Amino acid sequence: MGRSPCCDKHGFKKGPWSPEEDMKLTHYIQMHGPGNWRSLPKNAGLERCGKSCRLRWINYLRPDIKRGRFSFEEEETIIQLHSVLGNKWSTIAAKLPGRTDNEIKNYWNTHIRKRFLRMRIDPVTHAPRLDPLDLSSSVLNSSDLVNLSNLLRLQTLLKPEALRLAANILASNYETPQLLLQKLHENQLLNAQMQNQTPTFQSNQLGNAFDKQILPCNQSNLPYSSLDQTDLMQSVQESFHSASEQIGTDLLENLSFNSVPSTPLSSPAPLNSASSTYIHGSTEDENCSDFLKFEIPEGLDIDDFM
DNA sequence: AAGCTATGCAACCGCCTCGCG
DNA sequence: ACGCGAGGCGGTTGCATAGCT
Repeated sequence: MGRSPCCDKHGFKKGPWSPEEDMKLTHYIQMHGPGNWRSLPKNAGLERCGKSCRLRWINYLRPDIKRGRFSFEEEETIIQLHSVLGNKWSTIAAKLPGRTDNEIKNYWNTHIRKRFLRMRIDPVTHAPRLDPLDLSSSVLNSSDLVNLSNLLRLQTLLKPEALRLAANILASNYETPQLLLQKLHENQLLNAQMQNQTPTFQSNQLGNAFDKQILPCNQSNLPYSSLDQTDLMQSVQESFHSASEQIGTDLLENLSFNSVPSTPLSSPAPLNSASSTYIHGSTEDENCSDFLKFEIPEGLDIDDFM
């Protein structure tokens, strides 16, 4: 830190600008130009800090400001530039005459970003977002829907790298559990190599648990609705407990469960009146905002899984 | 009509960069 | 090379308003 704010906060007015203040600032800049922002407020007779004046001028009072809704073309430009530049709002604004970085940033956050999320597009990478355990996701086929316990097993590996791996696996449409398992193990070996550690699982260990709990479900090939929900939920709980033992409770302790409003399913709902629940892996990696989602059948509570 | 919630956006905050002495 | 200050940037906050119950 060390630096004090550019303006001594004491004595400066804050909050919305009044029409009188706008007039003073506009008049002064029209007469003298912006010049030194720090000395400007004093010269213009304003009780504002220089930064505040600068922002007000640049974002609102400048004569070449274009106001009103963004056109389709402008929006396209923002999206394209953002895919290349990221959150470089000022650079993006430079390509859109009359628009300010603040305005573009606000428009992005309140409109485009939300739309992207609705469309399951990652607003950071602009790539289709894969929620690995989202049962309504189009990457999951009907047999995946049957394999809730399979999916929940992956869910128990809620390390950031596991989340990414799960997304990758589903994205690559691995057809068999064996391949999926192999990929998991490969990833473990890779991570272990990188961290100079032994892998957490031996592939046969994981395989045994996998075979026991998942394959019977795979092989059943029954439509989900015909499965006994109680048995299924028991299997889910077993998955959690089994993974807890193998991974260590510290991992699971890092998880938090947050209920969110249910969203319409794009494919036929596998469960009756399900409510969506996101599971967040609590991590220090700020870039890892991965989340997983699965459906809790009516009559069951998320606490049943804790 | 009142209260609550969601949304949009102006404005602020803190940090970074750059230029100057 | 270093320190300082102004300008600039991106993230966040908070208020006004709209919409809903």
